[in-house]
Amino acid sequence: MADAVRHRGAYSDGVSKLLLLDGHSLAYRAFYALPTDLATSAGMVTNAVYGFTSMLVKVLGDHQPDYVVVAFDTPARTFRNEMDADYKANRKETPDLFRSQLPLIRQVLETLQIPTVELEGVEADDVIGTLATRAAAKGIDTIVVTGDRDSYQLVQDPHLKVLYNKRGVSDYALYDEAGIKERTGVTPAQYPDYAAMRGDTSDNLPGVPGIGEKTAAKLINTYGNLEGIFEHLADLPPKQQSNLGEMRDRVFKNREMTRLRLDCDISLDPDDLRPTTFDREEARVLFTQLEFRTLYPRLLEAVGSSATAVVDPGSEAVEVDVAHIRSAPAAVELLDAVRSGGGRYALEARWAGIPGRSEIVGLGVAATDGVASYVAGELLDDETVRDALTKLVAVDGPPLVAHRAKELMHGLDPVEVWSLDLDTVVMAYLLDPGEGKYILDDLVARHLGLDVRSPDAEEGTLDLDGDTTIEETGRRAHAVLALGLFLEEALRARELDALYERIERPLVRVLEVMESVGVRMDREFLDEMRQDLAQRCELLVSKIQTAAGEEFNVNSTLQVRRILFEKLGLTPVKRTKTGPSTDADSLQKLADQHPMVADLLRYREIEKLRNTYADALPRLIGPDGRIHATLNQTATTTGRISSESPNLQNIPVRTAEGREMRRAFVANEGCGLLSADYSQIELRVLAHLAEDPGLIDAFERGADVHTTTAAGVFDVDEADVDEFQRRFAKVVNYGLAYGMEAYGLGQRLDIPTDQAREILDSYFASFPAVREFMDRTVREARDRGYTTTLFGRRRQIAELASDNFRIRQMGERMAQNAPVQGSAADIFKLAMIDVDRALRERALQSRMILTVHDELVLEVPLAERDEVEGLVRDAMSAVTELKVPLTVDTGFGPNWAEAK
DNA sequence: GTTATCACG
DNA sequence: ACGTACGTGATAACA
Repeated sequence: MADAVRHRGAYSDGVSKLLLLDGHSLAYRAFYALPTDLATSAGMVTNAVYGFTSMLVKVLGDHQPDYVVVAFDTPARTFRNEMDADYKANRKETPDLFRSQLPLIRQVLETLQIPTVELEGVEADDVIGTLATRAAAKGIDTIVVTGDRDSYQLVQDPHLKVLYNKRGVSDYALYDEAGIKERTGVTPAQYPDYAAMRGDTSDNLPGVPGIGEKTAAKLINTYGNLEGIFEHLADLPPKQQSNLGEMRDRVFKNREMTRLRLDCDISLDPDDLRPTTFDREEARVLFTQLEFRTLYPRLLEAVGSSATAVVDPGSEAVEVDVAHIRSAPAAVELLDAVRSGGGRYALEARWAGIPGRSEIVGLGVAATDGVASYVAGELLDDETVRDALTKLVAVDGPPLVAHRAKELMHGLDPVEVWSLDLDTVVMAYLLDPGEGKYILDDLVARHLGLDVRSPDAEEGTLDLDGDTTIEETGRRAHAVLALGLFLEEALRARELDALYERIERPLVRVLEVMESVGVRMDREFLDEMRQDLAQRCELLVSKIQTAAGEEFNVNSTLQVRRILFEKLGLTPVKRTKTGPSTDADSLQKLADQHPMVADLLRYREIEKLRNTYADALPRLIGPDGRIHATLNQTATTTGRISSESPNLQNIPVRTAEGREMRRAFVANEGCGLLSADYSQIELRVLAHLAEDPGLIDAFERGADVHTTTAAGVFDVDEADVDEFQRRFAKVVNYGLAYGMEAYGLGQRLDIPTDQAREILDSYFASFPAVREFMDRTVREARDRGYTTTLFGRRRQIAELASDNFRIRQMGERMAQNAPVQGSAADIFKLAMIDVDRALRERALQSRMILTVHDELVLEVPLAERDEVEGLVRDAMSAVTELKVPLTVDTGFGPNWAEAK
């Protein structure tokens, strides 16, 4: 048999330290010590993972080992199971909730680059016993970390200790030989004999009645071992005599089961046990997904995070002297110096004013040489300073680093920023689009271990002109620069750098311009509409209340529920968590039970139009008569852009009545609105990704894809597809990219689930590559933890590891949807960039003003109409080469309603 | 702050 | 037995 650990230099000096963890037993301890309501917000129970990881971090920090290994049991029947049929029978079934957490524990270890070991048919404690004994014999300081008392017997070498984890993380004891003796009253070598009598409830080993820890220890100490005790059975009190006599076989069997095998056939190269450096960002993402908020900083601390090194190796770069620049000449000097320096620099603005209309009151400037300065905001109005700034951020200026560059660009307006290199908020988004918030302070603390806040600056009590905030802004600029460099590396490591450089970075400027251009609104039209809607609402409310026989708040689902289901006695069709549902879908089905329901539906529709659009939009019109929505580049998990204040991506269009709202979105005098949208882009992306010959052929032929699908599904010629079949196929086509199931399809088509299932089966039989693609996508997402798009955009999906069937299924649907929706978003963003470039190159006046996922709206001077229409069409369809053509539909009109 | 609803792709 | 199509943002009600 090979040596457990081959002799290496590092081992011979006797100061090396090895940690051996029993993964299964520690996790098991944690599982029972911590409440199972320790779970992610998605409901994934993580108590064992948390307890284990927490313990791991603690021992890593406390003992700073040179080598670490975590041993696991194999799922197969083990030595002891076979020895004792009762063992298995008596043992409580391992709870699902526990078992489901084991893969997550392995994921944690994999991410932290901590080696694991398992041996087919051998229990983890035997593997650990073997490795520990051999390592200690070579003079390596070895600590066995476990929740299994059987390991006490191992402590027979001065180099070997056991860290026994009793319950929670903090409740543990480190035992050497003397410690074991003190704790149990017997030596480690005697432990199996002692435990055989005492029994072990956690291992389901029955002890001898009437013999507990104290008596067992006394007997062992008197007679040395089990054999000695049974030889002198006659000397014992009658009760013990009879009990021991009856249990004799059991006791010896117990001892065999407690004894650890120290001769496992295992060979490890110590170099493989050396913890290698792990990817901080990957660890951070994992810990975030598991929602281990406090654990990540503790991990960094435990492994000795050298955060300052990123800022400026070898110096205490966190402490930045911030020069406060108050004069124009000094500001010009600074800006010119940064420009001629040519290296990367960061700008971080300090803002003041009401949200949405805030202005830059100061600018932190940090360069790679470790200098940070603060330029007082009023200097930015000085012509010489503005000129210097303009030159600094010009196309040929040095690379700019900023956090939330789009906002900075707005703040610096009319100075045009053309030299954006790194926008840390966008970079952080690409690393983990599911995170949602990308606050500078958090990112810097997490990645660099720095605190950018002033120690004495309490929230809300900021002294706006005081030295602390000035210093803080300088420090923040410095942190942004360091963060940019860090994230650049992180993006590269995940092959997200091309996506960033080709798509997301250029998009920042494009979106910024779109926001400031805005959309012109027809205020009078909106006003008329508002009055009309208000009147109709009022009418409907009184009609509904009359029918109900009482006055109630029609907007309250609670009250509507009471009226409908209690007072009028309608039968609920669907329910929410809190009671019967009153959503439009349910109301539709209730309509024939009472005439009032139709009015309620009608009211809901009108009321929605009124308060979400007609009432809200006028308030957002600026002094320039235009609405300037915020286009958020970091809001969605799939890569789409979102729009807020207002959301211009959900302006009604599906009903004739709602569509009227779009007449309020108008073009400037002498202009029209050009709308260009990708035809069925997601379906085309799906055809491309799945490489389905049938779908690809349909798109290449320019066939109606829904008709083709219907022909496949219903096994008829395309020419014979009827209206219904086409409609069904269309619903299937759209549902596909969402991972729709038979039930959902049935609901939407209002047909029985069985029939819907037949349609789906038939679909997948006709387009088998689609099913294969979906399966492959889910599989890959499960293996890797994330999905990818055509351009490498990632989306982490933690739900796939959930033990909750429902959540896991949701994860699967997300995994199926993300590459499709995300790739379409990639393509669309690229199109925006190309359209923007083409407009600039030809010095056209036309401007993009809206983006609605697959539709682009431009405000176009009438004289440019033909040129721009062609240009947009070409740019959009030529943006990338897929296995199917990208088709673009365009329309032109005086307002959005007529441009479609 | 959360829930239900509903507008869009 | 349970839930059932992805991704957004805005609103009103309710806690």
